Amino acid sequence: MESRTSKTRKKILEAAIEEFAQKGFSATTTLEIAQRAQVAEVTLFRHFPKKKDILHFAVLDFVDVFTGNFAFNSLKVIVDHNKHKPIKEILKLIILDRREFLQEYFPYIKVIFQEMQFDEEVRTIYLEKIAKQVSLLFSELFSEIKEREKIKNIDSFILMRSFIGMAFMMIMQRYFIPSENKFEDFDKEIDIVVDIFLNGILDK
Amino acid sequence: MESRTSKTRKKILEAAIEEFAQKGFSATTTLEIAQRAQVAEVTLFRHFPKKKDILHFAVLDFVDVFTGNFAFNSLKVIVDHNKHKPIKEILKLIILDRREFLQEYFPYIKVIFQEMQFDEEVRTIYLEKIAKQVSLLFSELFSEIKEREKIKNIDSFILMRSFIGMAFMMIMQRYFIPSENKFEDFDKEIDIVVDIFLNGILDK
Amino acid sequence: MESRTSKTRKKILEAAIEEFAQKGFSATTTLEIAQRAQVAEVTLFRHFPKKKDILHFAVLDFVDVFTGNFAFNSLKVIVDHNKHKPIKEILKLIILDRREFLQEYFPYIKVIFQEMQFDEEVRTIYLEKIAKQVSLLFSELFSEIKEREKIKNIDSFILMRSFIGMAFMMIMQRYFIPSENKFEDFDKEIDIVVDIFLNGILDK
Amino acid sequence: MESRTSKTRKKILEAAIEEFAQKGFSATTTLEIAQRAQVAEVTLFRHFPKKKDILHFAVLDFVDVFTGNFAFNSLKVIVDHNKHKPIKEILKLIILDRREFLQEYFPYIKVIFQEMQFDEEVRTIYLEKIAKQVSLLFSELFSEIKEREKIKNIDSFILMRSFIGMAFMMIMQRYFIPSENKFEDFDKEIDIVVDIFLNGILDK
DNA sequence: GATGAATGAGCCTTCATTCAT
DNA sequence: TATGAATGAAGGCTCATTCAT
Repeated sequence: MESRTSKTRKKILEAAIEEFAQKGFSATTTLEIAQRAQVAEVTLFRHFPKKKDILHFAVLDFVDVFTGNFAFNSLKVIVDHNKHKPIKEILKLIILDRREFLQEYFPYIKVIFQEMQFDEEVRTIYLEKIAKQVSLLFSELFSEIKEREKIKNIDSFILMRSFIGMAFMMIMQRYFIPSENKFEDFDKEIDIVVDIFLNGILDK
Repeated sequence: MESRTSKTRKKILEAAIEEFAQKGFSATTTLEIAQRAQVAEVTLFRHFPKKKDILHFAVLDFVDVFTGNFAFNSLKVIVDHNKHKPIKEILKLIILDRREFLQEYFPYIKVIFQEMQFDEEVRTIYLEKIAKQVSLLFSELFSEIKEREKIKNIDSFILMRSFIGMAFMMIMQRYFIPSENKFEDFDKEIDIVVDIFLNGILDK
Repeated sequence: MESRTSKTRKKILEAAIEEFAQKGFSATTTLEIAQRAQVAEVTLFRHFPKKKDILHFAVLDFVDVFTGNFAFNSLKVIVDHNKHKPIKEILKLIILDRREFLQEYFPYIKVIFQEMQFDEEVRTIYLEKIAKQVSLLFSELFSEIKEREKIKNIDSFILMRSFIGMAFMMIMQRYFIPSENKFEDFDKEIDIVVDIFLNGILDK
Repeated sequence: MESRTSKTRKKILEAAIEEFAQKGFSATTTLEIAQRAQVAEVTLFRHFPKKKDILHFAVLDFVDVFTGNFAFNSLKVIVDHNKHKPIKEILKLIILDRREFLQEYFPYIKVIFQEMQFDEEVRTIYLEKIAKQVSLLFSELFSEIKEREKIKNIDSFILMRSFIGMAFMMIMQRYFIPSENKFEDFDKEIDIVVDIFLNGILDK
């Protein structure tokens, strides 16, 4: 395996992720990856002895990006930089921020969710390097929020899961079934979802 | 293709879904399916000329079950049978009911969500035979609810998506990462989630 | 793996041994074997999942022949059937008999001696199924001889090894370097070799 | 091709012979040779454009050693230096001498016997540079012997072949199947074999 | 002289599928 | 209806070899 900064290596990894996202790991051939990366098929194997290695290293590279991105642009930073704004605004900013990230790294994320179902190593990486970190950041977020607003005494994990559930569903639906979008205005839709999260659907 | 009621056919379909759920469509071999179904490999091809046919007919068979189940035991029925109970209870019943269904047909659902990303036909079946129906039923549900309780004027689709987002995430997490369960009591957890949906997280 | 009597299986095994004898196991491709056997390359793998299996089963099949041949036409039988003849004649008959066998199964023998150097399993088969048996038979042979003629008190193993050494060298040389043959008459050459073995080279 | 005395060249050749002896020419990869020689794989190809060249030059280098060794320490020399000793002793000395040589250059000899079966050039080198010389030397040896002792009028080639047959078998067996050694004392075993060669096995 | 990177050719092997019974 | 046997196409991977430095 060559240095982790090799240009060819990067080309292969990027090509691979595109293909995996499109057809799934198993249905993607090494030839297809090579062709998209514009290298000979063998060259793949110089860099990654096994096809699976390509998947693992792509995921690992994403983890690096993810960690860097989250560290720098973490939820906490968003909260800190917007202390004066109401919670509603902060949650909205978070959704917008994450949605941008999601869009940029969509293929990686798609592949991770796909393949973690079948591949032990991807699953482990996801759980230990991604899920854990997200969980932690959301815990911090809700701690911040609790200091400023009175919120019900609900377990942080459930809070996070519920918020992510709604937000993620919204983003995914916009991505996969754009036809169903009644609101062209994403902004307004976020407002609604955040309001449900904060105040519920009942009209009092 | 043999009659849709053949016993062998059913064995094959069931075996296939198990394998697909475990390893993905592409990574599953016809031999593995045949072995699990305890028939010769060729027999598969008597019933389903192409491997893809197995997937499609399995999904289609599930759609039949799904339609029957939903028709009989639909959200509407739940609502009708529980008119006297508070909304909170009704939503809870829905989650419990759907969770049971999810557990019983988990492999089918997993496979559909997996393969709809890669297979046009599965995607079409999902959107037209499943998503549409679910959407409709939830619309009816929220109409019912609106007649009894005052709820904010939110688009039905967003309501549904938010509810499903939270509920689905809860069920999935319990399924995939049971280790994270702080609440052994699923009942209590549902109560919390339904409360968030109805009243939000803010403590007034 | 199909039944050990399949016709295709036999064709493959025979083709393989020819190729292995000609080029060595490692330098022989499965395609070459398939072509010589006049079957599709994949068919090989239906019968023998791994290329190595072809080698092992070919050797094993030879062992069966060898055992059968030796059991029926054993040295002992030769001795018994020729009790009246002088030892000289008997040893000669043995060489002629073994030479015929060697000629018929030359590719098998060549492959076994070749590959036992690299392959643990071939080596084991050779040592346990062939060498051991040969050793036993020669022991019996020399016991028979000792009953009839006075021979020096030499360890049976050394006797055998020396006899085989001389006889084998003769046969092999005739096979590999026929150009060196000064005696076209194999019969006479055998007489000489047997005489050396019995009486030595010194002229008294 | 670099000079025949280059240090790298020698390292490669020695590594190659070890590998060839262990796994056979065909089953040995250039990478394995390079790794054992502790050079980069490409470096091999600087010195030997084709993999086969490595084999041929290794064999050729051995021929040089062999020629030198035989010229200096030839059978004739042994005979000359031991004129006073009985033939029995001389033959014994020869076996001991050759056995030592065999042990030192075992990998080379193994590879030559292996690959001469498949490779025209190795075969030619063997026949013309080695076998011929051995043949010649043994002719001389038996001429010497004939001058001193009366031996039967047997063709020199057969004499040599029989002697080598017995001696070689003994050495090889000790090498390959040491477990069968009833005599720990190699000296005594040689005595027996030489005696068979000279006087035969019959007890008169 | 030595090497890191890349590759064409081809190998063993797998897989979905067909044929013949 | 079911199956044992055979196969074309292709897949992952290896190997000797070349290119560029």
